[in-house]
Amino acid sequence: MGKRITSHDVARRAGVSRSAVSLVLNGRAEGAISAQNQEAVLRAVNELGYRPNTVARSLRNASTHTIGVVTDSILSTGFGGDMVNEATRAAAARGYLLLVVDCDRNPVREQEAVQVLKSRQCDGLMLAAEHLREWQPPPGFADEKCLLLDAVDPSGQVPGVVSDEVGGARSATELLLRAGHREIAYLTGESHYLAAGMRVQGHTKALAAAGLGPQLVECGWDISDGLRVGLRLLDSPDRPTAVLCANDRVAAGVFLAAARLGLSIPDELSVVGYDNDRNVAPHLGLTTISLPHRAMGARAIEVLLDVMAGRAVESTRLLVDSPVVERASVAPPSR
Amino acid sequence: MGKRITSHDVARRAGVSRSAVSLVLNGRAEGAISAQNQEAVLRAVNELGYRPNTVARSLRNASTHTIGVVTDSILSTGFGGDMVNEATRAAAARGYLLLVVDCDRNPVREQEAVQVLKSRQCDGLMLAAEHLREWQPPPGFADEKCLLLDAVDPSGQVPGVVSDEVGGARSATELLLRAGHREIAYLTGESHYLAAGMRVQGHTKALAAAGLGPQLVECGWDISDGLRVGLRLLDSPDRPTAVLCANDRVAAGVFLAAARLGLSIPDELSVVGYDNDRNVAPHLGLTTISLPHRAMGARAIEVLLDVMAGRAVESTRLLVDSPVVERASVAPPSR
DNA sequence: TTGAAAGCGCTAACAT
DNA sequence: ATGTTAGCGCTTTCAA
Repeated sequence: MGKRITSHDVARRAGVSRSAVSLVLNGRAEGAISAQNQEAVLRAVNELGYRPNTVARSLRNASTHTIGVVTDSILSTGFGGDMVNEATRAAAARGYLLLVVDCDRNPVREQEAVQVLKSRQCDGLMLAAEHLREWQPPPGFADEKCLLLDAVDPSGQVPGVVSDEVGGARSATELLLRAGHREIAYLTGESHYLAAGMRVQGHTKALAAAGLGPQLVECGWDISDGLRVGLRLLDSPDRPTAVLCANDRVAAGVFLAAARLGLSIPDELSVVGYDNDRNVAPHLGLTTISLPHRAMGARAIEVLLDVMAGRAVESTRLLVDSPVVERASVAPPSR
Repeated sequence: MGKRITSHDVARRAGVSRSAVSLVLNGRAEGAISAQNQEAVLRAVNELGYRPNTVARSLRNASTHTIGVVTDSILSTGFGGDMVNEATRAAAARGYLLLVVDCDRNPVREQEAVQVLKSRQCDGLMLAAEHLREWQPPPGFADEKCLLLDAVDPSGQVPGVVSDEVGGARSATELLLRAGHREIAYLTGESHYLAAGMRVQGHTKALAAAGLGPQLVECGWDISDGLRVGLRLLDSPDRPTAVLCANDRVAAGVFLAAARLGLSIPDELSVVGYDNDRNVAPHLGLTTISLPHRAMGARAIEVLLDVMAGRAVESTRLLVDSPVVERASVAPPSR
């Protein structure tokens, strides 16, 4: 631990008491400390480079102004980092610091992390998932002021901030329908993923509204999956005119498949991704559905601070919109 | 802050004094507390679910067992997450918690973050970069026990743990030479990136040892760059037989270009990437140079704890090896 | 072998 | 309007 400048030093230098220093620094000085002394305190603070010892303040106030965040694999995969990042900002803007512990999907480490964060006296606790999933909170978690982020509690006890997957897939589909497409294939992620199922729902619903049925192809989540399935699906004269992809990486695979088959995008094939993956979508000119990670992170802090303040949450699933990001991979069908 | 079980509660329940509880819990009981009472304390701890209040302990011990980590954009880009993740583990194994603040490359936020972490009384401070760069530590940083991770201090004051970029590019080149290639193009990242320059060095050195000169093409770091440059470079009969890429995303772009041009990899073209990007390399069967993020993270904690213990660091640049990861994108040249 | 007491740096109730 | 004091929960002398 660094320096040794305490409020006592400041008080001495300013010629006032330690309580005076405390009052000034906590904005409770008005009507209690003379303007002259306030001035003196502030000057001493600057001259000495004094910063209050947060640890002592935490002990005294029974509040650390920290929020403990346990993540499953956000750090290791890099997916969802924006969410945590924006949460960090939103928290900082309110004087809170996030204590983030990534547990790499290891339940034992998750349990330990919750214990560690509790013993560090976090004012609130959060479980943040890389992508939408069910997440049974570890023991002791639900005893605290807490919230899930991009996850739902199967027991319904802890509320969660989640993205609107159904709505996102619906928007994507409507976009293709508006462009004139009638033969749309959907390369879905594995069906045991929560998000995959919800997206299929939204997709199917939008098609039904246009009097169409879905063409679903279970695929996967990676470039290689998009390539493999794309090659099979597109190498035929009655291929679909548009493909909706499980995510942007799959879309990249479809781009690769189209290149091999000599199909040009978007003239002969429209492609829509999902996630708005910064490493993929902009570089491919890919139209995609944005996962609203930043908004979710900000929302989560807002809600959790409400919970910490004792206010009730209106619902157990707090939906955040997933807007379409239009780029150049969609055009009217050529036939 | 949660429940209110203190060491006092434990002491009462065990029928001993608070100091006895402290001694037992800190392993200093032997020869001081009777076996019977130790037993009683442990039992009471379990029954009550007591966990020591870390804040109080920190205040008393003048040590928080935390390490403050300021990152430039690891969280937002997801690149280098493994580094932080492994650092978290290594720290946890020694009873330390990482306080990670991502500042999104914003210098003002970086300054603030350092101040916040200092006032939180972190025992050590770290600056961790998304990828190798020069990083002038913010004011106040170098006053603490500190270290850079994947970054170098231009003033040479603060030591840094960095990957061996020169060695990595040399290994990659040697691999292609061993496979029989003589016409190797290197799609470099922008030259103002520190890593790009060092990789060119390693590449050139390895070629020189084989009596060859480099074919350097300044390119960029993204899929679109690889595609663009790849189309130009490979659409000619005297194209290179092998391409070494600035990173794996560029390599993905080259794959795309090769697909368009009808070139099969690795039969007609060998490709080597850099980074071992988990979202790209394995799915493309791409041979690549691994950025040793995990090893770097672990090493950083090790070194920083040494610094915190007052031990001197042997060098200002602590190199970590960058090993080759062989997959299926390299074969002997076809001509 | 154990308990009483001081004190880490801060804030807030209470005197002055 | 300002200073004194108690105490947050813990560890660590120091007496008993």
